[in-house]
Formats: sequence, C-alpha cells, structure tokens
Amino acid sequence: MTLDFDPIDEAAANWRGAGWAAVDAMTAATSITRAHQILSGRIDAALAPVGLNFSRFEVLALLSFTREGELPLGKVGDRLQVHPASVTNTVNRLEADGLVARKPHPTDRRTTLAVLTRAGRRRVEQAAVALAEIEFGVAGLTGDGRRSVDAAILELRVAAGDFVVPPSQRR
Amino acid sequence: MTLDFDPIDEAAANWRGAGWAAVDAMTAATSITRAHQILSGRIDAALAPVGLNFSRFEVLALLSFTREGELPLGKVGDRLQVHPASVTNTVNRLEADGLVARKPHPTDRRTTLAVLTRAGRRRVEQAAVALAEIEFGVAGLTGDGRRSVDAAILELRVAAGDFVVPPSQRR
DNA sequence: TCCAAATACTTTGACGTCCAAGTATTTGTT
DNA sequence: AACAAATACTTGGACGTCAAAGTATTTGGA
Repeated sequence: MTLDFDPIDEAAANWRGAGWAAVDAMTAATSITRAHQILSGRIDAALAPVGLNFSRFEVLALLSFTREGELPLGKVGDRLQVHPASVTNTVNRLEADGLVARKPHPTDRRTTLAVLTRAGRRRVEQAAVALAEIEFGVAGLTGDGRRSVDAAILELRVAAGDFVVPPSQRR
Repeated sequence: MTLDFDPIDEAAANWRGAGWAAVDAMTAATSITRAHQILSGRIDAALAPVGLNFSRFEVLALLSFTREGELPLGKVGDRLQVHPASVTNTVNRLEADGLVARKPHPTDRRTTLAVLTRAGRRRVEQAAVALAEIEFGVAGLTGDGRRSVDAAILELRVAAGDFVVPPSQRR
C-alpha cells in the first residue's frame, strides 16, 4: 500500500478546504506523529531478535550508565519521563527475563532499586549494537535533517518544561 | 519534576562514554520520541472534554472530507496508516458513541462503510476548534521550526516508502 | 465453470500506557 | 512525640496497538 501522493499534503489541503485553522501546526504535529510511528516500528523490529523492546532497552541503558548499575524505580521514571506504573510493569518484565533484579534501598524502605544483572549488561550491549546498525531508525534523515529536528524539538521540549536551561548556558 | 539539564544531552554524553555508536542518530530518534509524547499528551487532553481521542478524531476528520461522509474501513486504515484491527476498534467506539454508523457496501459485500452521522459531523467541528486553540500541541515551535521539522521528516517518510513522489513533482 | 488466491473485516490475545486508588514509609509541623 | 501530608511503589481497570487466525466474498486463471 504505497500512495502516489503525500497524505500530509492531502490532509493540509482538506483542512484548508474545510476552513479549519492552524493548518501548519496540524502538519507539524502529523509529521512528528508519523515519524514516531516509523521509528518505533523500526526500532522494535531491530530489538525483537535481541528479546527487548524500546522501553525495556531504555531502562537497561539507563542503569548501565550508573556507577553501580542500579537506580531507584522512581528515578528511572523521572529520567525516562514515563508513568510510575509503566516502570513497575517494565521492570517486572525485565526481572522475569533475568536482566534486572529488585533490591531494597539500604536506608529508605519505601524505595526499591532496580539492579542490572550480568545478563542484563550483556543484553544491553547487544541491543546497542543492533540499534546502531539501523541508525535508530532515522536512516533516511541526513545529518542536516537530524540537526534541524534536534534543534526544533529542543524548543518544544523547553517550552513544555522538560528541563530548565540554566542561565549560564543559554544558547 | 523538572530537570536542570537536558536529558537528551545527558544521554548523548553517556552513550559516548560507553563507546556506543550512532550517537547523533540516537539523539534524533529520542527527540522525535519525546516530541511525540509531548504532543500526544497535549492533544488528548484537548480532545478529552470533547469526548474524543486523536485516533477517533482522525477517523471523523477523514470522513468529513469525503463527498458523502463515508468511506470503506479499509481505506480509512490505508489513509491513516493504522492496522485494520485498530480501525475496527476505533469505529466500534465511534459507533457506540453515535458519531459514525456502519453500512454495507452497495456492490461489494465484503466491504463495510463507515458513515459520519450528523452528531459526528458536529463533534468533529468542535474538535477541530479545540485542536486549533492549542495549535495541535506544537505551541513552542516557531514557524521556522515547524517548516524544518516538516521538511526533515518528509525525507524520512519518503525513505520509509510512505508514498512515492511522482516524477513530475520532485522537489 | 471452478477453485485457489486475494481481499475485507472481525476476533482473540499479548503487550503497553496511563489514571486512580491502595499500602507502606518517611517528612515536616505543631 | 504525634500525626497529617508527602513520597514510593504496586494494583486493577480502561484503552490502544499490533499480529495471527478465522469467516465471508470476490477475483483471476486454468
């Protein structure tokens, strides 16, 4: 099923025809949505043979960057910007697969740590290779395209309050 | 929970530190993923008071652009690039809400048409207004940013085979 | 004409995400 | 010291998505 016209252009024309507002905003939003669909399809396909999906990979990667290979579940959610319930779910699965273990926090008994197992560390390395091979699904995007996407979306993220740019390093 | 550093920059530094490849591809993919997260949150929040989510809105909008306000379910899936099972599911919900009706195709008995009801037409107009008000969630993205996102992602979509650019109108 | 293959949709099931509510523990105030 | 409020995580439920399998119908050849 390959169209011989750009469905987003088509949609823009339809919106204009219907007299609806914010057409350029609509196309930007639709582009991003579609890009995400393409990337997530490619990424999950690349990770499937390794036995991971993107969420689980992200958790493993995050843990692998820490000194001890462990992090409280709450921190994981903060960093990856996902709901606590999703962290629980993802860690359950990783734990069932033996890639991560839960461990009580030494001083705060409310807190649970996720600890990378040896198998988890091996797995995340494999996954990183698999993802690099497909260039994270962005093959088709040139260096310029990647930079302009990064820059544009940085505006969006800052505006959304993802993080505060410290006064010392405003660009 | 607002960080005082850019989590994507941080991730890039970590990837470099771990000696992992394709760092620029990773940041582009992560940016797009995060942008999608932000947009879809804002869009669904704007549509919730209207009683829709984005998928259901897309179906209604698509129908509203046709001459008769009706389309075979398969065409809906093709245009919106979603799985047939998702179309069935979405139309079930729209039908339950009285915004769409199913109707047999006049000549092909395999095919089912989704027909926009009067209530559906009213609803999609309300939703379009609600979405225009929040600029489809891309408030924070300037005109330049929107154009560069569109252009960059166009490359990606063409490379992914979303549609074939007819020789007559290559840009 | 006949029948295998293609097409159109639905059903079922595995996953994933979020919200809201529930449990346990710690913090901050009075 | 006492306790309400905040924090950390888990549970259960509503939804959404996709893949695979099932049913019905139409197409395209032999």
